[in-house]
Amino acid sequence: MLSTMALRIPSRLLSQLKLSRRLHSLPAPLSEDSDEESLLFSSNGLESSYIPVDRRFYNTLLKKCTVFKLLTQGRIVHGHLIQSIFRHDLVMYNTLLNMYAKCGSLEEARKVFDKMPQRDFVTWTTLISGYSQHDRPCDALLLFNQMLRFGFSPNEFTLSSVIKAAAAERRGCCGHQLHGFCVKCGFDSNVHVGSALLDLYTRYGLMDDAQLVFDALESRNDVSWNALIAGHARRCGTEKALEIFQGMLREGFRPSHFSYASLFGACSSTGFLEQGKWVHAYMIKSGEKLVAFAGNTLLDMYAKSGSIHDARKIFDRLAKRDVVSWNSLLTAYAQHGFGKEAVCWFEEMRKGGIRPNEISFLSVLTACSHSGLLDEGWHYYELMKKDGIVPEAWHYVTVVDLLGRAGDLNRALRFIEEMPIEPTAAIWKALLNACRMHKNTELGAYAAEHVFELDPDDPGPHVILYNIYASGGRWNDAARVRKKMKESGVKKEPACSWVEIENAIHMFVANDERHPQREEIARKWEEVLAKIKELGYVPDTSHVIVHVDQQEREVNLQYHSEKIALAFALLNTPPGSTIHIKKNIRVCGDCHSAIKLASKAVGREIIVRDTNRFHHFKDGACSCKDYW
DNA sequence: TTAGGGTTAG
Repeated sequence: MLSTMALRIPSRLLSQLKLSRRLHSLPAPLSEDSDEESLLFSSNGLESSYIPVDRRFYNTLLKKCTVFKLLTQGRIVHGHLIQSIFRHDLVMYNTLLNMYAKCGSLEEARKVFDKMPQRDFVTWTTLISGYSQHDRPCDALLLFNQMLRFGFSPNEFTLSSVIKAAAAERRGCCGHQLHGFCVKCGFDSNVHVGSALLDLYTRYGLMDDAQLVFDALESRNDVSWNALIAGHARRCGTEKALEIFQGMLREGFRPSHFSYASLFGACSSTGFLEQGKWVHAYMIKSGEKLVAFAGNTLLDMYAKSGSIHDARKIFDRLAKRDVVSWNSLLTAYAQHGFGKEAVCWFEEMRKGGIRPNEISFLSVLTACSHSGLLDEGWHYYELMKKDGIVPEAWHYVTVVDLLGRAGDLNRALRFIEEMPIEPTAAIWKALLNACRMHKNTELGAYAAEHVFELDPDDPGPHVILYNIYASGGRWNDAARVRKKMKESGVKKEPACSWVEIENAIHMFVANDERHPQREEIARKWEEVLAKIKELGYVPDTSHVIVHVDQQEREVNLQYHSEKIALAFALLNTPPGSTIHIKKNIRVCGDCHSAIKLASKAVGREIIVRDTNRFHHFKDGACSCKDYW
């Protein structure tokens, strides 16, 4: 039965519907699985005695169902509609079609579309936009082709939906064709069409074309500005995105959550923390409420920039949280190695009635793995399955990592062999990494063979295998790995580290000799080196992947990019302040030992972010407990 | 009656 609570339909309309049913002997409400024929049959020849109500009545009901996504109630209205005198009304049927399309019931929408005795361009556009908005871009494009073949002319509504579908279907090559088509139809400078078009161009890196479309718009609105900001943000063009943001402000447009979410995301992925903080300050000043979408990205920005405390503050201040907010917090704790906190918050989340999804479980599993919480991790793996979430490859990677960290390499191997999916390269990489940590050469070589087969172009596993052999003194085998790398053309990604000081990013590569402060930096590192040697530092030369003698290996090690970055930061930041260093690849074992002792020697907290996680070095220890 | 832009993992 219809219920005011569930429907959220105005009570006036509801009583009208009830009254009309009573007065005109309409059939009882229809079940969810009734199709059009059975609905018609159930009317039992009553149409003749049926006196129609105002057409605005149906229209308003359908619109309400569309806005509030009330599919069940929409079906009931459909059941009544097909018995009314409006059952051949094209506009009414377009509205009905739109209701199904917007509620995401594309199969029912298609059924209505197929049975419509007549269609106009709005009919076609409605279904195209339904497909486009519900992740069925291919169907949207197919239907658009059919629409043209049937001789219907698209309008600006059709074109913006089709362009969105083309962008999602990764048909970047269609961009210029579609643009040409829009010019031909005269819609290229329409703000909706143009925004979709410039978004499509940015997704394929055609930033100049996107800018041309933007410049040619007959009018601009917040969506067109946001599309351009988001485009540059996605391409790591943080400075450009910020410049456009300032242009948006200059022209008097008010930024929305879309603008902020893009900017925080960009600042986070490119390490522009100071600029991100500036945007955050602007957001606060303009009185914008901190809600989930932009807030989640802001939380992520602080977490990825190394400040777990600020991330937590954002979570606490969120006016409204969704599952992504919780996942972002869990991920932050996981990446920073705060496993117990992640476990606590995961339980809080469940207590609060938020149902964890596959990413929540991935985060808590990662947190357990990074903190060595084997039993807890296994418990959550079992719980995930009990909750009806089918583990995917990335969950298996984390479980292998979890078992590997605990040193149970045979159990990790058994787990891989018994998995219901074909092991991926990432799964074997997790085992390989565990073998490196626990110095299991034979199993490491076995895992590496699988990785080389599945992902031959990744230099990482070659380097790890090299390190496994080198640390065991098996230099001939290590040389064989190096030779294989050379023959297959696999190159170790050049390592670089960077630090952000006073709004500027300073980047360093190994043996950096171009920096204006290079002599000071070298002297500083020598000073630190002497101190950490007193604390017991012994260079671990197995991390040097070149064929040179022991002495030269030791020299090479001292000029790894993270050590140069640390010396630079020590010279250019106030005494006692926390140092943040970022690195494009995994931090090497020797640098890890050196920085650990350096944190004690210089009395600083040093936070290093590598590709895997954060390392919080303090008082001679690291939050990763030497496993990463 | 129909349209365009944003988030968490790897």
